[in-house]
Amino acid sequence: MDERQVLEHYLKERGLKMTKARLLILEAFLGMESHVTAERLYEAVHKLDDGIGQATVFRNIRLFTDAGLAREACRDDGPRQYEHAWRHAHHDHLSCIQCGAVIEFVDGAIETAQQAVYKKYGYVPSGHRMELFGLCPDCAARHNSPQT
Amino acid sequence: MDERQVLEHYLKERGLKMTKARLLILEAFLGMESHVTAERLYEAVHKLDDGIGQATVFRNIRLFTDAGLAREACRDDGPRQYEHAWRHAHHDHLSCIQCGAVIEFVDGAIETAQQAVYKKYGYVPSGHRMELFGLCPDCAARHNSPQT
DNA sequence: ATGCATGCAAAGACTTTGCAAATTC
DNA sequence: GAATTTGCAAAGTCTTTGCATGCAT
Repeated sequence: MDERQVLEHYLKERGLKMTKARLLILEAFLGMESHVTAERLYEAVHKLDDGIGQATVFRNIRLFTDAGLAREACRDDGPRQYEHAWRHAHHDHLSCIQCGAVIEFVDGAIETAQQAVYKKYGYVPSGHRMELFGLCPDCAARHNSPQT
Repeated sequence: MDERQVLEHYLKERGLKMTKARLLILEAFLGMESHVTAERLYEAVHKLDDGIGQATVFRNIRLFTDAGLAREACRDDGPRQYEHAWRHAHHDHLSCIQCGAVIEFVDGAIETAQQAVYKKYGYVPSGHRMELFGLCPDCAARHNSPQT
């Protein structure tokens, strides 16, 4: 089941309709990397069809979220960011605070330790989010020998 | 060194001034729990001195962040949230998705595993953020036997 | 045909900024 | 006294909403 089918199924289930705009926004979204803002998605969609308005993009990225195709990424600041959620296994992020590079990873030891925390407090797990910050190798090197 | 001294030191260091408003906002902030929004802080400060404006609260909570007294909490939505950062060891969050209860914890195994991830990708660590979601014991119980 | 979806623009939520007056050092 | 802060209100960002029209079923 690919993303388009997921969306169609979701729509049919609740009497909603598939439209040209929806399909274009989905395509644009799928073609972009994770951490997409509504603004950037709007720009991308606008190139495919300049008749699509911002509000439609906002409305649909939210719809995709409800349909399980997108997920909001945690943010400190600035506009809301979305990432792909379908056939994208759960993962955590390792971000460079200098250049912004993002590595997505999954670490068994961390997942295991998290389960232990849930058990310790008697919570029933339903998901988590983790982001590690640091300097990527390139930036760390540049940092040590500025402009040699 | 308590919070007030930290602030005074920070201010002196850069030729800034300690004002009544600053002090009141700091007091209000210290008296509140973590995950304080500017709005709620404003309300609290307003009770102490109704001559203090919103802008001043916004300006100062940001100042506190720069001074290391506060830290922005990760959010999906809604207004920005701040938590205490001084003499509050790093910790992670375990939140109940039903009632919103938040447990702050530190887990050695997780911290160790994170270091391993940094090493694996060659990143220089600078911090991280993690939030686990689930149902707290109370909500889980209520969930299994709704209104018995 | 019957609604849902869209585009536009206006409104809303949250935050920042410009400026004259007040305050701190 | 010189310079930072403040309160107010206006402006800015980002997002949502109201409404008439356009479309999908």
